[in-house]
Formats: sequence, C-alpha cells, structure tokens
Amino acid sequence: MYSMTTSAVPAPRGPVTRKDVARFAGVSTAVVSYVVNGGPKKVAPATEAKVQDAIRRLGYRPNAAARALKLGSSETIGLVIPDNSNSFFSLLAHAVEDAAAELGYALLLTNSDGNLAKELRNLRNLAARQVDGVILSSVLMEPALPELESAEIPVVLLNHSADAPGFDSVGVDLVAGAKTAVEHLIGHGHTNIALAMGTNTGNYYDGREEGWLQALAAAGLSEGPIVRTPFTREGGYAAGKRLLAAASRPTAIFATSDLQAVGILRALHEAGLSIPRDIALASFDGSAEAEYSWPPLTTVKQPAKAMAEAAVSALIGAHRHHESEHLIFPAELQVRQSCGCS
Amino acid sequence: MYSMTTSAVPAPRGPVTRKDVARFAGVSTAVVSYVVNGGPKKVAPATEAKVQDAIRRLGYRPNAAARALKLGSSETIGLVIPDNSNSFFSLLAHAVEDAAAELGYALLLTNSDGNLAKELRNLRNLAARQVDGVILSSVLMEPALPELESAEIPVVLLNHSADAPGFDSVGVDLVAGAKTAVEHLIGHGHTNIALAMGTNTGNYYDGREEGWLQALAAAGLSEGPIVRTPFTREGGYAAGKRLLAAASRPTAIFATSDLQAVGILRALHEAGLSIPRDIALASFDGSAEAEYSWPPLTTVKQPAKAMAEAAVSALIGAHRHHESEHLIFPAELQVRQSCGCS
DNA sequence: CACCTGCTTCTACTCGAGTCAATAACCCAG
DNA sequence: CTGGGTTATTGACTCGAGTAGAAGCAGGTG
Repeated sequence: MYSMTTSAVPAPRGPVTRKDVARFAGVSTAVVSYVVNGGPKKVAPATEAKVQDAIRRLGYRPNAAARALKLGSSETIGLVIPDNSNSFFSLLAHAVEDAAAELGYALLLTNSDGNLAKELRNLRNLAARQVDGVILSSVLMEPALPELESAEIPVVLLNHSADAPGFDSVGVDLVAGAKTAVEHLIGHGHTNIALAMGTNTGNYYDGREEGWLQALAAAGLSEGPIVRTPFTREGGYAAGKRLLAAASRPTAIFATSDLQAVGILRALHEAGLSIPRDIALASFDGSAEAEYSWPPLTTVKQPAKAMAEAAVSALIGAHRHHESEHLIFPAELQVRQSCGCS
Repeated sequence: MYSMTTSAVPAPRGPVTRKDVARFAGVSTAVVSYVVNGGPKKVAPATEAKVQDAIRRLGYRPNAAARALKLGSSETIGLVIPDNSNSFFSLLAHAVEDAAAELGYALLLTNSDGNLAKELRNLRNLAARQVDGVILSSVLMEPALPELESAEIPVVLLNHSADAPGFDSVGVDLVAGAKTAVEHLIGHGHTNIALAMGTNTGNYYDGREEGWLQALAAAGLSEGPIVRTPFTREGGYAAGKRLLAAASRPTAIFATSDLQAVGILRALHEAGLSIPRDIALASFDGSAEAEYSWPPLTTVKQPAKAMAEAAVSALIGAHRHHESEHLIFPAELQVRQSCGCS
C-alpha cells in the first residue's frame, strides 16, 4: 500500500494564497473569502471552523495588493510633512499614525525638507501608489495645489490656517494664539516685545505676525523689532543673536515656533543673560522639547492629537462632501517659566 | 457637416487605465506597458511618442496595486520604531525615508510605543500589506522574532547591537561609545561617575553599561551609582532627582540617551546647580536636541544616516545572501560643554 | 410525487498591469 | 518574385482576492 495522501500534504512553497487554503479545507475559494471578511454571504459554522483551521495551519495572509486592486482602496494614506525630525512635525506624524491605525489605515510617510520639487515628487509618488488620501503639511501651498486637483486624490491640508479654496484644511487659530502669548508677555510689564518670525517658502501671510501686532496695538504699544529666519533651532539662534545686537534691545521675544525659541535660548545663554529676568520668551507649538528646555518655555500649544484626528477623519470619513471644510482649532497658552511666571 | 469625431473624445471618467491610453493612442495595451517601463521589448519611436502623448493627455498613472500584485513587490518597506516623536528615532526615520526613497521605495511608518502587543500588531499588519521588507527598531526583541520568521519577510534589525541569530542587524558599538564618553569624563578629573541607564522592556544586556564599567575599571575607579529609568525626558528627570538625593552625590553623570540627559539637565537646573561646574554630564545618541540644550550636551553620536542607509541596503540590495550580517558602526564622541570642556 | 423555500456552496468573471508566444509588416539578397 | 531575417505589435494569460449569479441540497407542503 502506497502513501495514500488523499488530503494532499500542505507543503506551502512560496506565499500561501486563498486557493491553497480552499484546497486544504476542501472548499471553494469563495468561502475562504467569505470567512476572511465576514463576507457578503453566510457560511455554515462547521465550514467556517474548517477554513479557520486551514488558515491557521497554513499561515495564510490575504494579499493586500490583490485586495487593493479589487476594492480600489489600499487602506493607506500618505503624509507629506516638511521634516519628520522637527519635533512638532514628528509629534503630528505620530498622532496621524495613531489616528489612521485606529481606522485600519497605514501611513506612508514622506519628508519634503521644505523643498518644492521634493514635495511635488512625493505627492506624485503617493498618487501613483493609490493611497486613499493625502494629508499635506506643506511649506509652499499655491504651487502644489493644481498638481493635487489633477491627481483626483482626496487631500486634507494639515497645519494650514488660511482658507484654501477647494481643499479641506485643519489648522489652529494662529492670530488668537499668538495674541494670547504676546498679551501674556505684556501682562508681565514688557513694552518692547520682539517677534522672531518663521519664514515660509511660500509667502502667504502668517497669522502669528498679525496676532503679535494686534496684541501690541490693543495695549497701545509700538511695534518691536522683527527678525525673519527659518522655523528651526539654527534660525532661532541667528534671530537671537541679531536681536541682542539690535539698537533697542527688546525685553521680551515671541518666537513663532518652539524650535526657534530653543535657538534663541541658546543665544541668550551664550550672552550670559538670565531668562526671564533679562529677557523673557514665549513661543508657539507646544512640543515636548519646550517643556524640557531651560528655563521651560511658555508656549502656545497646538492640539496636535485633535488636529491629526480631525485631518484623518476628514480624509476617511467624509465621502466627498459638499463644500470644502476649514477646521480651525484653538491653541492654548501653556504657561511655564520663560515668560517670567513662577 | 456634423462633428466628425472619428477619434473618440477622451472623456476619462474615473481613473484612467492602461486600456484607455491604448485606445486613445491606437495601440495595444502591451505597448503602453513597454513604454511606461522601458519594457522588455522595444517600441518604435513614433509609436512611443503617440503613447507618451496619450499618457500626458489623459493624465494616466499606472495603478500601483495592480503592479504590486503582478510583480509581487510593492516597492514599499515598513519601519517599526518605538516612538517617532522621540528625537533620535525621528532622526532615524527621516534617514530611513531618504535612503528608501533614493531606491524608489516608499516608507510605511508605524510606532510601537514600547508596547509589545502593538509592535506585533504592526508587524503583522506590515506583513499583510506585502511590504518588501521591514526595518525593526524594537524594544523587545526576543518575543517578536518567531513572528517574523513565520511571516517570511526580510527583516533588518536597526539600532540593535547584540547579535540576533538569523537576522541582519545594524547597530553601534555601544560598549566602545559609552567607554569613550566615560573616559572623557574621567579625563576631566571626575572619580564619582553615575550611570543613568535606560531600561528596555526586553532585558537583554545593554553595552552602554558595560562600557561605563570598563572605563571605570580601567581607571581604577569604583562604580558610581546606577539609576534605571526609561529612555525619555521624564525618565531622565526622575533619574536626576534620585541621583541628587543619593548619599554620595556623583560629580559627573553618563546618561544612555540624550533625552534622559535633557531630563537630568532640568533636575540639575531646578536644584540650582551649575553645569558642568557642580555636575558634569555626557550622554548618548547625538540628536539635534543635544546640541541646543543648555549647556550643549557632550554626547556620543550615532551615525544615524549611515546606519539607516546600511539597513535599507541590507534589506533591498542584499538578495537573500548567505548568512545573517551584523553591522556595527563606531559612535563618535561629540564634545560640547556639558562635560566641562571649553 | 412535484414543487417551492431557504440555506450553503461553487463557478466564473473582474480589477489593472507585466510579459511571452505568436503574428504582422517590412527589407534586402538571391 | 521569393525566402530568410529583422523588427514592431498584438492577443491572451497571469498575479490573488471580491462577489454576483447559478447550482446543490435539504426539509416541508399541497
């Protein structure tokens, strides 16, 4: 008597497919699908058990590419940010990843490094990869938009506070946030408050400058010096040095990002100044780094988690709704010590 | 005379497929493929021009899902790290993204948050998504490995310095790096040097502890106090407080991560101590944050870019080579001021 | 016994692109 | 004018999974 292996030995060479499972369980491929996704048709309990067993035994994993092809959705979203190693964006990216994972979506991360060409390349690449949508935290804006329209991919602009016609966007109230911070500095008695403004590649107007102006105007103060540098530690450092060298040295500085504030802090320390006694400081973003600088930074905290969730659900949940939506979150002042408190 | 549109109007409703392009250009679908990927067969220049034109006119983008299905490769790699908002890992992630993009691969980012269950879930998810490989920067190690073997996916362990049989790995020389840093502190005359050790979920031995021990032993010094806390700012802060309260307060501290050092810095500042005069500090990682703390941290810099590139090319370039490879990069001491220099 | 109903399962087509074997078109030497 | 050899193009099959429509198989009725 020979080896009567009527039920063929598994021997799953290469990846296991639905067909292998079907053969092993003695059913058709359709049932396997039904079992795997609680499919559109019911399956008898006994059969289901057999299939589940086969799946486990063979270590079957449905092929996501095939699934994506058939369903027209990859259950993947793309994220384009300037720089994942910038602490604020890394926080945002983490929050987006969490929110996406919550809905069963994976995250394709790309960095544009503040480079327009790279940003467009990333966008094109994501479009070709059939992502179900893109969350774009752009440095440029205008030039990228037409590209997006043509790609017929849902896009949500994250960290974007100006209205972008035709696109959903999620941002914070830059004007109010900045205003609160500057008002707080004014409350400490400062009258010469500088602005360390971050520079965007695109030159759309940034609400933080407006907020600073409004707070000063409301208090009847004249404008302090403005320095424009990139949104980085290095940029802040340069800004700090320039402000120290200025004719009328300010007694307080409002920086448009925590990273810049950290750079300013360094410039101030190097000059042997005491913070907040000699110069007070407040900034914007609310990244973790701000909490652990010395002294801890008073900063306007962006609700990154909520914003990320809003962006993801606008992208996924919203099935091409009516008009484009512009969500603006309030930013809250997080008082610590760099401003003069405590 | 009526509208004699013999060549049908495009009117591409829904996504444009290869078939649409073929019809528009008056060729078969095969040629379109050949043109798109400089295919395995040549195409006459005139035909190619027609096809290129059609592609441009219709805005055709090849469907990545279909491509992935047919080719069995998604040109995507997965990255699993504990926390993308940890500055060292975000640096690493950025470097990995760059290296992958260079080779035409996209990056699927997942955070495990130091959570074993989440890490396994991410790994499974990536496997199901047909990524061509996974770069894993794990907190746990042992428990995850069997899972990976079964998933038949190429894996490279990044930021992992112990040999993992059966897996390629890329890491730094923790022992030598830590030793250099501690030796440097000893060079400044310190004899009571504490260790702020990061704790891993998995309890594999960390070379940084060994390096610290070796440096002390070589100098004939007795062991300083050890405090074990997580690899975070908060962990460092707690460690700093505990060390200050210790019976024999150390005059120098070696921290196993920049983040911990930042936390320690805060504890020291709060205690009104001067750094490095009262207590000197050196740490490990070489993240950007270390450069802008106050005082700037002397730290052992991990060559993140080189490591990321090595990991990616081990994953992509290496076509299932012979034995598993263990790359160990040297880490270089970056001298700044927290140690007592300058 | 014929027939309907309801439940389960199967067959077969589809998604979009890669690519081989076969065919068509052409050129030149004999 | 024909045969051999290029070169260009095409038809058709494939990858793995989702699912509509057909088919099988009870059990119950008239």
